[in-house]
Amino acid sequence: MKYIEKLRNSGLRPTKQRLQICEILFETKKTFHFTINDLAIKIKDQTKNKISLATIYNTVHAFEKKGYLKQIPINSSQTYFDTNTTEHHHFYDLKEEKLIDLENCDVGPINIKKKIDGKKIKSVEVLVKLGD
Amino acid sequence: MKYIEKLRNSGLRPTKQRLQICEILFETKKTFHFTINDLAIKIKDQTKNKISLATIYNTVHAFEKKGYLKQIPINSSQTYFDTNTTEHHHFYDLKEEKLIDLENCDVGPINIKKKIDGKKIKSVEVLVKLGD
DNA sequence: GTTGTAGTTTATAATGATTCTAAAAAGGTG
DNA sequence: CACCTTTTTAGAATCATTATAAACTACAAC
Repeated sequence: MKYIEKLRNSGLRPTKQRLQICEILFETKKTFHFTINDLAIKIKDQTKNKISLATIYNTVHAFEKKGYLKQIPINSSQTYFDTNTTEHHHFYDLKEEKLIDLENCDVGPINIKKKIDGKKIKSVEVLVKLGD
Repeated sequence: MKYIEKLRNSGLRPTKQRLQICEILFETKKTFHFTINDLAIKIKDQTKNKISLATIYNTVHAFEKKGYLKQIPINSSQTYFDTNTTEHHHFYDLKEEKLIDLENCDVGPINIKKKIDGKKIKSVEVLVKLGD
């Protein structure tokens, strides 16, 4: 199974629970945004198998560390993750508290002119807040 | 005092505690980043007067709502605020967990091509993560 | 100034996301 | 199968933030 490789790459053994998490995260080509709580609910609904929060946190964080998931920088009480790990940006609808993808072509190229000695740019993320 | 106006504009009566908070936040032209906890410590050190956390949270949030402070979108357990409310962007040093200002001229103009019906862009914020 | 009331401050409790823990369960190797 | 390590899990612990309710204060009306 294709998920086993992802898990091993992330330093995780392929267990039943982790494979179920993979199925929800990576089954579809369509990427999406989620919080740990969203994911826990989805798992409970789709698999009838409750997976404990600790396991979900562990697995998601391992994927994030390996680059299979990305955190979305946003001020919210919960952490948002994105299954789309390509460089892209987001609208955040302040009223509905919803994230919307901005494809890379929706934003002109971003040119960071300042450099910090000894440091490399690891990511450039744009958050566009929307009001009415 | 110049702070009284800021407080009244934010819908707050000028009290001793709030004026002390203003003095720390707005005394200097040099802007800075802080968390609520940073601010609480600064207050205790500089004024010898402990102000309760609830008051600090209330005051900071009122200023943020009015636009005298800005939240910095970043994934961290604490919320970061900025006394620089002009449109500008940030480096975030992942190892040292420190924010560094990027002046507007350090980043080329950002052109958001996508539009969402009925929504207005309220802010555009860029976070550049730095690693070694 | 005194008084009244609505707004404030405060310590403390409550909340909620996340992390930790330790015991039970499962993976993987010989 | 037997062993040892990793994993899962429920529940406890942590920590930032928010709510509460009682004591206090600003300030307007008198």
